[in-house]
Amino acid sequence: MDVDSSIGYALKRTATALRTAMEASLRSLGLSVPQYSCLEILSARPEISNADLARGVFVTRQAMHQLLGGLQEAGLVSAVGSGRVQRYSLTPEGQRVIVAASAAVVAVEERMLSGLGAAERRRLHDDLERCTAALGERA
Amino acid sequence: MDVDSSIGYALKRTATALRTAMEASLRSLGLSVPQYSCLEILSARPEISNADLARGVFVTRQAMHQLLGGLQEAGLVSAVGSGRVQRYSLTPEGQRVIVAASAAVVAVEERMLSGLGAAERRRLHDDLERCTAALGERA
DNA sequence: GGATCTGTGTCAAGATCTTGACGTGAAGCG
DNA sequence: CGCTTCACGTCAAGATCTTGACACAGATCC
Repeated sequence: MDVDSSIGYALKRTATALRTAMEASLRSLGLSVPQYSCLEILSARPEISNADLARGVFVTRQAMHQLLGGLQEAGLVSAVGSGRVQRYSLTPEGQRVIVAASAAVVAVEERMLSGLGAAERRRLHDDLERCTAALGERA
Repeated sequence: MDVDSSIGYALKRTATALRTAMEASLRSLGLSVPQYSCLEILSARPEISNADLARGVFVTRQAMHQLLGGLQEAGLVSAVGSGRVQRYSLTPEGQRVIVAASAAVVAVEERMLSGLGAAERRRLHDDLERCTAALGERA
């Protein structure tokens, strides 16, 4: 097995490079990558539950619980406890932060894709989705 | 920022799905994904140092040190301490295990790529490499 | 209505990885 | 040669995430 020709290894390398670049870009805003992901999803889908949030960020419910605690303490997220399941939303401060963070991340993604045209980007996105779908089906 | 149209998010989803599938496939062999990665690189490049190994697996030297400790205890890896820097290689048992593990991982990758032809695979691999290279250049 | 089952929030424990720092060798340069 | 610089191995500490477990709410079915 040649490790350089493996697509799986290339995938890991790209994902690691992207994460590293995101960390560097978000550091000035005082956010970690999981924290940013959490805010981004919260921005797209307000009033969301802890468990749904955890699935979107690809962590366990427990990890998301800790993450939300930190974000609440920072005043970026507020909880609406109307029942047993608490639903979370961005505070005005959180909305302000996610706008800046999202712009920073978009810039990083743009740098990553700078060598690809619009059609190539669509193609890459489609290929990745096909790979994800193929892995989802139980063999 | 629509999270579904983001290539970065698609990348993370695919990488997570691949890792999960690899974990499931390697479980029967008693290996974790980092352990497998370590053995795979060790198989391709014997007599390698701890630090070089760490870079290949995308972890810190300290984490790799712990990892190697476990693999040595399992009898899969042996250390040749000819100087200050120790160099590591697979034991016969380790070679036997990596053959089986590599086959299992290749099968997972094949399932992931089952919807893509040979040309499409080359194209995807090339796109990923271009993305990694673009992120490597300091803005 | 009562029973079963799935999904959720939460607690505790443990494993894994990282950051930070130190001492030590090996190479590059005056 | 002596000095600097850099990379490596290693120790200690801390943060982060996971596994395992429990009680409870809501849905489904009889």
